Amino acid sequence: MDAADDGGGIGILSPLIGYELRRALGAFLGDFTEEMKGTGMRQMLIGILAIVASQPGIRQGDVGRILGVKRANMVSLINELLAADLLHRAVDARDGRAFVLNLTKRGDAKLAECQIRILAHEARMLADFTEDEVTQLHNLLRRIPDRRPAAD
Amino acid sequence: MDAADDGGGIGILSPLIGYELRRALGAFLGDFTEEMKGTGMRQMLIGILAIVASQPGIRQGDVGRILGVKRANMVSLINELLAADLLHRAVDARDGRAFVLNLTKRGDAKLAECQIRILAHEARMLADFTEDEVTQLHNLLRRIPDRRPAAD
DNA sequence: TATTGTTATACTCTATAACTATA
DNA sequence: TATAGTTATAGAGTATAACAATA
Repeated sequence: MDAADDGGGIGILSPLIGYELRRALGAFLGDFTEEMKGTGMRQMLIGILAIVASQPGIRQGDVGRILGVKRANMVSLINELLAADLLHRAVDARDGRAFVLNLTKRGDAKLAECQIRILAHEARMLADFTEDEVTQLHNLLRRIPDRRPAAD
Repeated sequence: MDAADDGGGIGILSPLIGYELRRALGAFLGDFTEEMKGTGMRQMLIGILAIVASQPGIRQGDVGRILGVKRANMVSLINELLAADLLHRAVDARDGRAFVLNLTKRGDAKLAECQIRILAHEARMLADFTEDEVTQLHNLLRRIPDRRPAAD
């Protein structure tokens, strides 16, 4: 069955990459949420921790820019992570307006725990894919350009 | 650059299909929303129209099942489309509990108008892809299983 | 002036529970 | 009792505008 077929009675949606993206992300997100139960974490919070872990001392606004989250919406997310003692925040020594972020010990441990679960989740979702196919999918998705107005 | 590299300083997110799906859908959705300005339509409403067009007389609950929208959340969406005179609703002759849906003339025209815009949007997002690559991506995405609990 | 973070607010999508009417 | 649609409500993501502090 090729892309032009309508196996599920979805009409003009059938050939659309945008439709399949939405469906696939819905499927991923459902399984992801299930896997994360009990950790108190969700996709966005883990995303922030992962980026701070990869770039210690990164500024709050830059994290938002990478994730496509607007400044205004970063505030409560960061506050959540601070309240849970997963993140540490300090005024940037070179710019009194900005905050620099680092993981706490608990943040580091939490991220490690989440990573294990996420890998199990991804393996489950992609169980029917060969290693090559996963790489192919990853490389194709990466080439989709982000033409959003800089998220702010 | 292969899937294990971290070109953007995103750490453990780098190899994750789930992360790339989220990013790609965000990019698609931003461009889609821009393209649809002035039509008064959004992704979910168009999805409903497309399915009803493909399966005239389909029941409201079945549309929700296909799109992964819960019964409770279908109500206001259907009401919006009824109020805009894009959809027609009638009690199922064979089951007094259910509603069967059909497009109105205006709904048919609106869907056609949206389809033209959507195709322009998809072409723009996938401008750097060959035809084969688009088909590849589509087929890979289709194989991602939906393990959500039936959306209801 | 421009930028960083903040507050306030609103819209959309998603989720659950309880209700009704039909089957 | 089971199902279709509804109502009410809440959580999460996303969007804009206006503000204070700093550059």
